[in-house]
Amino acid sequence: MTPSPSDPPSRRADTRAPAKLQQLPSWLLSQASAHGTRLVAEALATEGLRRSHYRVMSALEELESASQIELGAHVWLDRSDLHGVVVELERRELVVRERDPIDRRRNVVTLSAGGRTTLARLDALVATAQAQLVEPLSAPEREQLIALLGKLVETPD
Amino acid sequence: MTPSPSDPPSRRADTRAPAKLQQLPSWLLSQASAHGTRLVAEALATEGLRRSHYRVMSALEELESASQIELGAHVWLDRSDLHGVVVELERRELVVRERDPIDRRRNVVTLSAGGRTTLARLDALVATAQAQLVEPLSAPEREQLIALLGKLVETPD
DNA sequence: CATATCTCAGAGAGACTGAAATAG
DNA sequence: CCTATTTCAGTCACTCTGAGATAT
Repeated sequence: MTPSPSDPPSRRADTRAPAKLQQLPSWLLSQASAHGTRLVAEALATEGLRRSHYRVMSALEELESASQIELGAHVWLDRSDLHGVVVELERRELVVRERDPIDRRRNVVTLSAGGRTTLARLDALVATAQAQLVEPLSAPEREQLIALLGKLVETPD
Repeated sequence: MTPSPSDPPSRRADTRAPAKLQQLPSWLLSQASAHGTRLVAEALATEGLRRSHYRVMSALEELESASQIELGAHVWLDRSDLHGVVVELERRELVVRERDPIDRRRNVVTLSAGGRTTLARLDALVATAQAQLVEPLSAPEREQLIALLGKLVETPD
């Protein structure tokens, strides 16, 4: 009756969730998303970073450089939270932040050399987490899932 | 360049997320889950309740009655958070909470009559939110998605 | 004495808001 | 004067931990 004390933190209950909930897309998405979030967070924690750090660094890899507002739009981070993330990344010297000489309201953020090599390690960690996440699915099922989720998330306009 | 001020809170950025992230199951799940969570939360807010209230009431509908620990296991809520939820539901007279006469450590929680009628309204609200969520998918795609997510979430043992 | 259930206080990440400071 | 960007302070829902109180 009692959850064994050796269970990994939280995940999984002994008892089945209400049948009604088990059929709700929103409930299933929450469960699956929470699982994925946990796997990725644990993987990134081995480098002492969080998911928002990875998101921002990935965006910078693609954009070369960007203002904080642009970054926030790319990775769906609030301006306020993005500020904290960028400050932390700067403190670890993973990114460089400078005033834009043309428009001095903006901070131009760029990956540092160390940031690039760190990002490569993070990519590997995240890839492993993804593999664990989709492990119960066959290869074609994985593609199906990605396609279906893509449709759900697509900007409708 | 600026998100129009009439946008619904948060959702949706002007710019495309990094291509790398767009292919990650964990990222897609997070986005889709956040969307679903928002839709359901907004729906339930019209009754002044949150998702955890709905989860617990749904579990009680299926279980008839349960101790708080049993409830927590069913809906994956921490003992501590479940406590708060049950206290709030009791305050609104949606559930009844009594000491178990057989084992007086336990609180036996039961849906009240008012709780049942409220739950019926919540079910309708949640169903509408689900419909909005999966609206971009065809009927067979919706079933596929539910099946795939079910596999991902299944207890592996 | 040991264990189970509930309760309480609080930490930590994530999402969000409002307002000030600075620059265009 | 009005707007854009960054920064700061703080709220809120959610997840989780540790410790105490009460009952078995």
